[in-house]
Amino acid sequence: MSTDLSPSCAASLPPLALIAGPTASGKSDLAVRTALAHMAKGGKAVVINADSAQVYADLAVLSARPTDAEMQGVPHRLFGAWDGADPCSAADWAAAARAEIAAAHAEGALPILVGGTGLYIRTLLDGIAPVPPIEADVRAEVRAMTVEAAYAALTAEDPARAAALAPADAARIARALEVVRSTGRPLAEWQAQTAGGIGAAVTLRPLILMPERAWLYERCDRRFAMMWANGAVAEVEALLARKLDPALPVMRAIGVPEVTAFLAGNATEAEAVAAGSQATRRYAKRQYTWLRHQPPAAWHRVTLDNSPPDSLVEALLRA
RNA sequence: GCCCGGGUAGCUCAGUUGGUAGAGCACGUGACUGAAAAUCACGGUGUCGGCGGUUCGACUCCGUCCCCGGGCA
Repeated sequence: MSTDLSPSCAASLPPLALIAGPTASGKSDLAVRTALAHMAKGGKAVVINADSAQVYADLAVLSARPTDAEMQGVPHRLFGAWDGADPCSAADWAAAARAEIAAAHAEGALPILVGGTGLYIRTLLDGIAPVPPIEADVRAEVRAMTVEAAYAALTAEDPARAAALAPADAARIARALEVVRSTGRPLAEWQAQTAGGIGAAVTLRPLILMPERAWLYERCDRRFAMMWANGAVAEVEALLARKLDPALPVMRAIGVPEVTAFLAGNATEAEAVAAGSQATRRYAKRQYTWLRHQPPAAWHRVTLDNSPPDSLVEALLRA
């Protein structure tokens, strides 16, 4: 980050506004309002997505991607930029975001990062271990294993990492195993360094929205019901017609499994809506935990009992 | 009105010689380095319907009242 820089030096670094918060907290709308306020004063601005589901073109409704009307003419980047067949990793996203931020700076525009995927934002600012791409056959082999088998294999091939993980932590076990098998070096060696972070090269203006829990949960419920009424079922039908690998991120986004169960006759509409709402609330809870503890303590956290007020726009634009 | 059955955690319920209670789901807290809307770890949160009584001690036994479901009128 830019915390150790002198004021004169920090002022010379290009700005990067960041709006983070749990799902349904109103951050996309706040980003647009911030951009419009900046543009009203003669500046340029571009909103850049930092949400791991909104990157997929297939998920316009279920990811609550801003509509053209909601964008109000403000340029938006990395929304629906990935095809559902192409998984977007944290590093993939960070590389794309880096390019978009550089492009914005090149034309004198203020980049406004908005999203709720903490790992993406961390990867962009702090960088990530420079692990080379995993060989395709290694990845396929590892992901085909049961957790038990993968954990046993990891215990043999990278005992230190295995000891640090819960035996049921399928995602991390698979990652550690594919890394050691594909690169010949344990994950810890790679993680001793990070690469690609731009945190020290920008003047960050971070804002974390922390809405009151009951208010947000109410919005989560209302939002999922609205998605259902506004085409979520048709969206999932189209997605299923593509017959993609069910393990792909796009197939696991909140709402996709729930609507799929409804279409398969395994759930009534009421049950599917209830399950989707609940999954949304649980996700929001995990985001609260991340946002409370993972970002630097110096980042501005605001507790809200309502939609984000205009005073936050001013806070984001204050140099 | 009478007769049954039932009131225990947010929900569905378990709880035999009377010793202040426990399961599932829900929910909460936390972790987080390339699938992160992922993955995982931990946690019982309770005037056992109210008020009296018996008892050293009552979710448990007795009385009474209230509420819910079913039946008979």
